[in-house]
Amino acid sequence: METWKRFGEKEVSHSMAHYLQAVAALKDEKGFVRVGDVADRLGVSKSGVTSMLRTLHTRGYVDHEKYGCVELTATGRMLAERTESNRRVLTVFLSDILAVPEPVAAEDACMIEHLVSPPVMLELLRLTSFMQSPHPSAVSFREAFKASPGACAHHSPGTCDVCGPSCLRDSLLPPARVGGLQHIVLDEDAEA
Amino acid sequence: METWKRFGEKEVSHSMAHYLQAVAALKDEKGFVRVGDVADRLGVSKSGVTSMLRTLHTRGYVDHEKYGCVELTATGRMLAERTESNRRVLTVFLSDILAVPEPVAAEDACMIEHLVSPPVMLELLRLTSFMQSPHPSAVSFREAFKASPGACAHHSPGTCDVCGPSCLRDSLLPPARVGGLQHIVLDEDAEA
DNA sequence: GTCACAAGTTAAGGTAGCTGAACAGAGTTG
DNA sequence: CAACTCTGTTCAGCTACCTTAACTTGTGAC
Repeated sequence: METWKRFGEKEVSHSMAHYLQAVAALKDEKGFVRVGDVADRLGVSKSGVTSMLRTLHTRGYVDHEKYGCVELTATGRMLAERTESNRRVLTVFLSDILAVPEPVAAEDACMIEHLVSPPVMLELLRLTSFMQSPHPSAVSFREAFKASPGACAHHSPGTCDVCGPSCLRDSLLPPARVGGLQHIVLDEDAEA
Repeated sequence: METWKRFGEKEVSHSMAHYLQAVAALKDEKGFVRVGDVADRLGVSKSGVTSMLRTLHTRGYVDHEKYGCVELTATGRMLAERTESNRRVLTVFLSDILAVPEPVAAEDACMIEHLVSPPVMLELLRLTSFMQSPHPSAVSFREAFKASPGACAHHSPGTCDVCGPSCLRDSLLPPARVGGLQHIVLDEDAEA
């Protein structure tokens, strides 16, 4: 099957991941979890929670007896912890390494936390952790990177190993800013 | 509204992003785009394509006259290009910087390409590009990072700036390997 | 021209995830 | 124990995206 179609077949969907995280957090905070707590925390209706808990129970991620409290199974807890760890690593990477504003980092981390695979997260943690370490190479890299205007700021073919012939930077920018960067399309090989 | 709920309100959904990319690629490859081409490329039914094209037309991303060819609007083309650039940057970062196996890099890039915001992508490109550059700091960082066992390999509190008191590494590992790391759950406060 | 077939569309139906309205269990109060 | 209130469940209905089946359109052979 095509890769893109496996999106819908992830172990947990975006919604599921957040329900599991909410249950785990509420359990930590107050020792027990009611349907209404989850509904309040996630900003959804109680009926939605009941329905999602049925789904999560079917998958073996939660236990929930009628009118009673909600418990995570071992699998559910593991998934909640993994998602939470992913979110933390991603947020630190985005804020501290890429230095994007915190709200953007938080938002992006929330969007992709459940979609990034364990090997990638592990290496991302390793990179983040090493880049923040006092190792001399890390220290001088941080400074040099901070000062760098970006290796692909010049838009001349071959300047940047990542972009190749056409600079990727152009199409990464949001629509509103494209107008402000027209110097890039003034190259000889620009179409039209 | 809670951040996690905005997942469903992204400018383009995962499906839409891939339809737009397919149309753009087919247009490049053969000059015109038929419903059946898109269906074949994405591995969905032609009726599914017709239906999605209606949605995309409503949003102003494609033009499509009945029984005719499909064209991207300027907005649609911009979105397709942006998604494609995101995918390329992510793939390079994951394969070349994090050095995860190519299939994993491709899969993860496909999952998140449409979810990462422009400022993050721009900085990720800058980082990737700089890390691959011949700048002395980049060269020595690459070597040191490659040799590094990972700053959080030791699990002692305070060793790693990213993890804090409890090492994130444990919960990042896939379930199958959790059994091999039971030292973490053998603490006094482990329940049951 | 008409026949046949490929290509595309419509229609009906399924799953996921949400909502609000109505109903049901459980606990408190008198 | 009856009534009132909370809390939670069920139900009907919504959108998004997909499917298959059946119908429609356009096109080339003869």
